Amino acid sequence: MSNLNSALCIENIQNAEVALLHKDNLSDGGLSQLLEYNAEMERYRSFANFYKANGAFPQTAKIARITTPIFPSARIGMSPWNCDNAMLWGRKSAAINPNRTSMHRNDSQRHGKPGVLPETLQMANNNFLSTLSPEHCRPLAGECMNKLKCGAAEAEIMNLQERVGTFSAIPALGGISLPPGVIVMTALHSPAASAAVTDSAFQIANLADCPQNNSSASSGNPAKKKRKRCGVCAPCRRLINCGVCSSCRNRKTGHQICKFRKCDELKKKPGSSLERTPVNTGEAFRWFF
DNA sequence: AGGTACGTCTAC
DNA sequence: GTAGACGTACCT
Repeated sequence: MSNLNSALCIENIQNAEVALLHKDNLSDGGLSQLLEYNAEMERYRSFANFYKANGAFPQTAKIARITTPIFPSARIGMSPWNCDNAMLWGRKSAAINPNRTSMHRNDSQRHGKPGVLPETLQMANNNFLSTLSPEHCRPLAGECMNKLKCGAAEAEIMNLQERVGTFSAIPALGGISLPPGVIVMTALHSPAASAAVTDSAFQIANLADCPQNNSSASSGNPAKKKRKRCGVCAPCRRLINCGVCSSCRNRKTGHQICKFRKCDELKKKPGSSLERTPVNTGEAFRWFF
């Protein structure tokens, strides 16, 4: 991977193809992939140059320019992955930036991070691909399985309005000819979605093995297990109690979460759907196929 | 131990 | 059907 990274760090190299061709340890397949990648990079570099040459380059413009032609449903300033494309433009992912990995239970328990500088634009210095290997994606996905609330928090912080699909079940990114950083960012930068889809994926895989799912069927003593919020529905993404609903007002006696934060999945009767399968994976992968 | 919140029961 | 109260699982 280090060889690959060094080969791909070509931001300031005028003749990248020449640089790549001098990598004598590349197989034919790898070389062609790199050349394809380089062509892609040239395309996106041309976007950058266009905006650079035409003055200001607002963040929304960057996002719209990159996402809209690829995904028609993308809104201005909002990628279809609910990704702000910050990775593409330099923000480090949670996997890279440990300051973004802490679990937030709710607002009152979420503390600020003094001394943490705001993310800066640094694409010109750091090739974003160097941080986006599957080796990075997988541990993060696993980690986020246990961090739905963190994901919800981050989703709200980023003003995410829709759940997104991720690709964590896709073993490799090489087959996707979109800007790799954009797609990878979806998973890396939307822990809620990562948690949702990876969780769902693992859940489907583990359904037969999960004692919780078998408890009622296999034993005569069905231990009542509380369901957990999905973490991705609109109420779950909401972080702040309204303070005025009956649940908020009767916090002490009601023992209920704010009505506006009550998970949509939990409102349904248990068993009415596959529990804790918040994201339709078909919908998720429709972005890619 | 204490807080949060899901599940259930009951009253309306 | 809805709202409130309560038991208690789950988490820190």
